[in-house]
Amino acid sequence: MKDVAAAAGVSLGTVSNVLNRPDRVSPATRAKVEAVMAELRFVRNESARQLRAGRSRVLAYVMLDGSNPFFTDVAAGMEDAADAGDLSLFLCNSAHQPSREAAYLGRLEQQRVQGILITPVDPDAPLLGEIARRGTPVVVVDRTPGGTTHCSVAVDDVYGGEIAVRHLIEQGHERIAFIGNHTTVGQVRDRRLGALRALSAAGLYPGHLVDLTTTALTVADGRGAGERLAGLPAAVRPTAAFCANDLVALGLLQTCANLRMRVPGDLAIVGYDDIEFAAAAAVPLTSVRQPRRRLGRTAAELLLAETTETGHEHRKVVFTPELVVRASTLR
Amino acid sequence: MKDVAAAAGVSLGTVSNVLNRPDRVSPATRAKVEAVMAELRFVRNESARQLRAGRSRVLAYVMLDGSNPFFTDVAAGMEDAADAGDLSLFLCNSAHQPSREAAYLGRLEQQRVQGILITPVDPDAPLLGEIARRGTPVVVVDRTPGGTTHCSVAVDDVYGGEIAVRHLIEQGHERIAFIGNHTTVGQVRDRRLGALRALSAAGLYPGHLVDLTTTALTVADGRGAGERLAGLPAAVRPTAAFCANDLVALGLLQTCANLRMRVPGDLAIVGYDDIEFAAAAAVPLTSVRQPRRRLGRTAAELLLAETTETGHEHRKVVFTPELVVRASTLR
DNA sequence: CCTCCGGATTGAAAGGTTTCACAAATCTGG
DNA sequence: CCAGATTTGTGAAACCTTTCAATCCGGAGG
Repeated sequence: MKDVAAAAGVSLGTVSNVLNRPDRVSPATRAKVEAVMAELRFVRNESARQLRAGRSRVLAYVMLDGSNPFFTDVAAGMEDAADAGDLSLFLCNSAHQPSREAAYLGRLEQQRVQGILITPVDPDAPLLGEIARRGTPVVVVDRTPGGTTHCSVAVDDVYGGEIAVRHLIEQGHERIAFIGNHTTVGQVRDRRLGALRALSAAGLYPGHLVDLTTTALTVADGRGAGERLAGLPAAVRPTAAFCANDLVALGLLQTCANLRMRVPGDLAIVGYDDIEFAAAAAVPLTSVRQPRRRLGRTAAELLLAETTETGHEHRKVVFTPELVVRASTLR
Repeated sequence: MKDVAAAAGVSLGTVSNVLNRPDRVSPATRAKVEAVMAELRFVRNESARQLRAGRSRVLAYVMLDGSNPFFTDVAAGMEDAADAGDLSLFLCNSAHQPSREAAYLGRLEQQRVQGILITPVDPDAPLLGEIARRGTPVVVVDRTPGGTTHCSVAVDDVYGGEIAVRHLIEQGHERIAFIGNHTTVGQVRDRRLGALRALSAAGLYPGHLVDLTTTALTVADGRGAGERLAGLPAAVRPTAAFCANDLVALGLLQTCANLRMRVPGDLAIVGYDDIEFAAAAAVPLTSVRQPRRRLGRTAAELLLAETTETGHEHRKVVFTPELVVRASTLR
């Protein structure tokens, strides 16, 4: 900027004004300064700007699993909102690792980003509250934390589980497999809870839900669960499966194809998330659709609101999922 | 830092030393300073650090399509390398939009990131060269640009196309559809080139390659192409299809299922990328596998080399893809 | 012709860190 | 016990902006 000022024959302050409040500088000098900036290939130093101004023009989303299309769709929604507010969105992938998540959070806090969006490994980890308390706004996405130090946006997983299993019951199924890692992941626990609720509403015992627990929610996990399911004696083998996400459902579907089990004839399948591949599967998959893009957009908007509003009150937004019925459950 | 120094009864310089060269300060004072930092919840200001130090500890990858698993896998490889070098990787999604790409590049340059990894919309856009010339190292990923202002890492797309189609020819096919947007995307153009080369090597005319041009490379595009293909008169309808990526292949597969075309009986299908879903498809997909993770890791390593090496020479690394044969082409 | 006004421009301080030459303290060996 | 070497610690400059009170200037109003 000093060089630009010298070359344009104006003061440093004027160059800054051209950059930040172009209306406060006469058209003639502004043109002159802009010409010099172009000629000198001036690139503003964001660190210095930020140091002085105190805040940055960057939002960040720390996502749980960059290879899951669900999260990239959520991120796309955030980008919509960030674009509208002249901000950049940086994506970080914690890949389910608390250490990576913590490292990213540290970096982001040091960078003094305008705000952090995160789908955390553990929504009640104290670190999130500490960061919020120290002044970097935090919005939790796709989980509802207990505390009140930040906003959150989520989808009602209990309800999602409920409509999925209610649908299976309506299709005449009574013995239903639940495939997922409900002991480790909060969302999955909730979806299973909804499943149990649907059973009980239909007058069925909890024992009608057969747990096939997986370590994660990948296609490979689904394949493995399928093999275990096929190995069950016919008398106790479920006639339907509710999978904690679509990746698992796709894996399950693949095993069914290999083992010549017909879907939905021998096994009806419901997935979760309704990712693009769900409709494109061998047997199009019935799935619980979450408003992914909307989820992301709302989260980013909440974050922006927190930085602009005075007297901001933390809100917990919960969206309602919907069931998309396709061939995998229609007999 | 000033507060920490005061509370610990040392000078500012000492606090800085604790942070940056802990070995230059005695264990006793170091412990004291660290205790005070913890107590005061000191968070280092990265802007100030960067302003003074001149460089940041951040790499960025501007990816072409965040919702394509291929790119998230590439990003995972970069993360491996970044982790090893105590750097953070920020992901930016240009979503094929040149304006978004340019906006991100501008932001990143202003942030003085340590380096930029990018799969550009146009690998020969002058902007990339300008950025590199101004001092921010740039590595082009999955494309090979013409200029010599930066390194690049890519996979031999011509060869990939060649082995795909050679395989189809070996399976007895002579009339082969090529599905993709080869007029707009460089990689796709190369894959098609390889396809033509394989035909010619087998003594077949270029006319044996039937172009079904799409606007992008999504599942929906694949579905559309499938309908067009099915609509062709039997006399000219290809017996095999080479799809420019797996998403397209999955869409095509779905249309085949809907229209009761058997795969590979009525139509053999080869995809490209070998994403996880390829093996999990209704009919497991033959696909050309690219070393995605390796691609990303190598790109990041090249970038780090550029920032550390003296007298760095720009390199163009090209990996060789391999064909993974599955049911979709085996009769 | 003077005063006052408003818009345009200026100059200097401030923001939080790193770096480096230098001072102080401690140790080593004779 | 001393010179010299080594280990620790210090202080101020520098990094590049933004901000804001102060100054400048031309013109309107009296």
